[in-house]
Amino acid sequence: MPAIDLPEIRRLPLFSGMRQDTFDRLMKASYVQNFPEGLVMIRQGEPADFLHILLDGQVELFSSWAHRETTMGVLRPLGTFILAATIRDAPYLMSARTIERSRIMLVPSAELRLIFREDTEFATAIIHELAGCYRSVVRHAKGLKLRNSRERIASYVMRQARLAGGVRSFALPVEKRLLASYLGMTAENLSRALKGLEGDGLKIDGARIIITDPAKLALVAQPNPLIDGPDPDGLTEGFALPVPRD
Amino acid sequence: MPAIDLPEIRRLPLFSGMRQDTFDRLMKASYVQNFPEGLVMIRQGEPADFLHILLDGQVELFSSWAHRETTMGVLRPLGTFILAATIRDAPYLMSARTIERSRIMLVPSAELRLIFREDTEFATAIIHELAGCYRSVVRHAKGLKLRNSRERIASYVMRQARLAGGVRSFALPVEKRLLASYLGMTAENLSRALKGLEGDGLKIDGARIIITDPAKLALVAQPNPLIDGPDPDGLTEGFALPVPRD
DNA sequence: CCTGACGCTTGATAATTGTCAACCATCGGG
DNA sequence: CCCGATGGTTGACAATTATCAAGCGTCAGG
Repeated sequence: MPAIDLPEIRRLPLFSGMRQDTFDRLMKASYVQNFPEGLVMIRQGEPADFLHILLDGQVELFSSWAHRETTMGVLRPLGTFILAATIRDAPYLMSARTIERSRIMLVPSAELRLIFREDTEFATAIIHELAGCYRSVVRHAKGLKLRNSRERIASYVMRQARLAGGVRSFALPVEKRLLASYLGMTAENLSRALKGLEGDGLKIDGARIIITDPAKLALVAQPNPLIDGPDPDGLTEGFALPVPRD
Repeated sequence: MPAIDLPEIRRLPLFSGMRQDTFDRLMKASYVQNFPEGLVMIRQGEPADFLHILLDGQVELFSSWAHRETTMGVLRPLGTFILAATIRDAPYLMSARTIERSRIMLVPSAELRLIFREDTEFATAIIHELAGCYRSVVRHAKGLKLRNSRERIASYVMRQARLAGGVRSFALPVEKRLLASYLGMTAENLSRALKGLEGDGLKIDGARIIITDPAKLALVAQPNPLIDGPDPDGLTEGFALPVPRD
């Protein structure tokens, strides 16, 4: 464990409350690895030997079946992933690949499960984090089942604008093809639907989204905190897509 | 708390490991309520004051948005629900209604969070249960995004046949309209698609499903443990649809 | 500067899925 | 027994979404 990262990791909601001795023990058992861009570092179905914490870079979580593939989410630092599989000592349900060069901390599952039983604060933090992940997947499923693609796009745009600080314009934080996959549609469909939303308060300029008429867009999106978040406590969103800059 | 239920509750994975004194305290703070059929007992968006444990009956979890509604799962005894909201002290993301007359135990969230910090075994059980719920929703989302309706139906049938003990025929445990909603399609679509699966190893006789040719059906369903389960430990499936009898 | 790769868009078309209305079967209550 | 309610099915049709192929723009490497 490079000592340089320790203070930052210590500040993570997951670790901030835990005892110093257990934190030290956990860190001593962990290590950091670098991954080049585009590397599949976790394959669904493999045993979950480590909890992963993304220190630098960007990681996509995806799933595949019958030669199809879908994006389940994208992580930015300092996101954790594969928490549930780690806890249950069960195989990963999702694969993970780096979208860019990434630095990732690996915490041994066995050690984590041990310390979990010793440090109540840590246990509380873990369960809180996991409950957040759970809620974020429920939201994802709700969006898929209750909204059509047009509505999913519109509400995605409004959500991102809110997360970026209530801005009227932002750059898409991921490639459009990836966004399409996350939203459960083809890239072609996304492209057309985005254009179709001009006239509903949206303007597209390459990767830049401009909300020209929030009220009009809201008529399509019908944003709802029980799907789009946030939770009242405003804490971890689990994994969705990264927050855009500007 | 009717003493009659205590032994059964005590045997639930969630409670079986916990200390006797904390168990007693938790039970003393809890109580049991009866609900008639068709009653919406939890509305999405409301604060989560109680963890619910279904003792008798059948409960549907559903979500709504913009006058649409979708079934997220169905619980049978002794299922627990609304665990994540309870833990985070956040609003319910799903609503719940009784499908039949039900008896439900209500455990105060505040008490639960307190005891959670005192009893490590209980904390471990809670997080294990929650991780199971998480994985079941991830599976649900994967099915929705990776499979079309025909494939979802076929794999649902194969999964149910497995859960019922590897049978070749079973009765649908819920109404078809509810099944359709759970699978993310209309009742009409389900009806037609089911008929369309005759010729792929399936036969329908009212609510009875007969698998005439498992191999042929498997070609459509392409069942996969990372979507259809089970987890290797074979433990709680979170909430999906109930297991059929026979 | 050219070139190929890549992401995105567009058009044409097909497949999938939903909507609306009608109809059928079943079942419990008057 | 009839009746109305309910869940399921069917048909006709429309909307949504995917597929396939082609083209465009950008950008890094030769």
